Amino acid sequence: MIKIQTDHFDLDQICESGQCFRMKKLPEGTYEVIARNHYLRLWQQDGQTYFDCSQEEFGSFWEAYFDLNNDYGRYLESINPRDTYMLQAAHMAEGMRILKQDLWEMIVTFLISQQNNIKRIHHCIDLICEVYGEKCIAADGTVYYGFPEPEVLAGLAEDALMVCNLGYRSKYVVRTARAVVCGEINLDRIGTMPYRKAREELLKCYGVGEKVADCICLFSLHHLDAFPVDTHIRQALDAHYRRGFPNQRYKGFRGVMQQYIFYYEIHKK
DNA sequence: TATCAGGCCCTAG
DNA sequence: CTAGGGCCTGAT
Repeated sequence: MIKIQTDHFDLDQICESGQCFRMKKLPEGTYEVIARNHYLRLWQQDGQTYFDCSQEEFGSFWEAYFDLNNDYGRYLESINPRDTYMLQAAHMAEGMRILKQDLWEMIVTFLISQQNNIKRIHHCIDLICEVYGEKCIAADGTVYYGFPEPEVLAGLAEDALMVCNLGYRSKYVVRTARAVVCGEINLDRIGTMPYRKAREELLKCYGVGEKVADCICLFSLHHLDAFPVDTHIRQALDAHYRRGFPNQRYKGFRGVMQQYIFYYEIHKK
């Protein structure tokens, strides 16, 4: 068991940010996260975060996954004091972090996310893992399912994933899986590319457009300057940044600001 | 019943 | 290159 104290780290906000669909809040108030072949339970109490794993597991995986060595205070402090909208958004989402998730998982996840709602995306991911992922058992006995490998999905018929409720996105996932398996798309190489180059490469995948490519860059490759523009962000930009978003001020971490705005837009009342 | 949800593809002009 | 129709499915 690991216990740490970190500023700007709120599990509930991260869980509800829509960047990760394999993190769930359990009835007891603890959180469950599945990433690659790792399973974790964690919770927060009195400003402390408790990770139910070894020091080795924490240091070699989860610390980086949650971006815990990054200081998010500097992002919050960079906000223009006169930008009341951003201040308000960041205030509501001040515990946000940009996770470092698996590239393949993010490609599939955000292919599924298009023209879709969060609840259904969760359901789709659950189904695709249960049907095509590897069944695993955590140290505490919990049964969970890994994320299906490209090889598995590449062998399916293009419409096979419609049974997992993907709808017309089924063929996007299957064709992209095939492109990965045959080497047309090289995930390892994309992982070494700078933002612009990686984005360009991801756009070659059938079903990946600019918004989806930016989500993949931000949530798996940790290119913090990626700035996915979806309908919510579009509306916020139209309403509050008619003269243009201050790209220069937030250069290098525009994606963090995007997450503050997005979280605020879907949670404000 | 129509519209829309964290878009993208494809075809016309 | 820009505009617009079509697309699975469930919620409102």
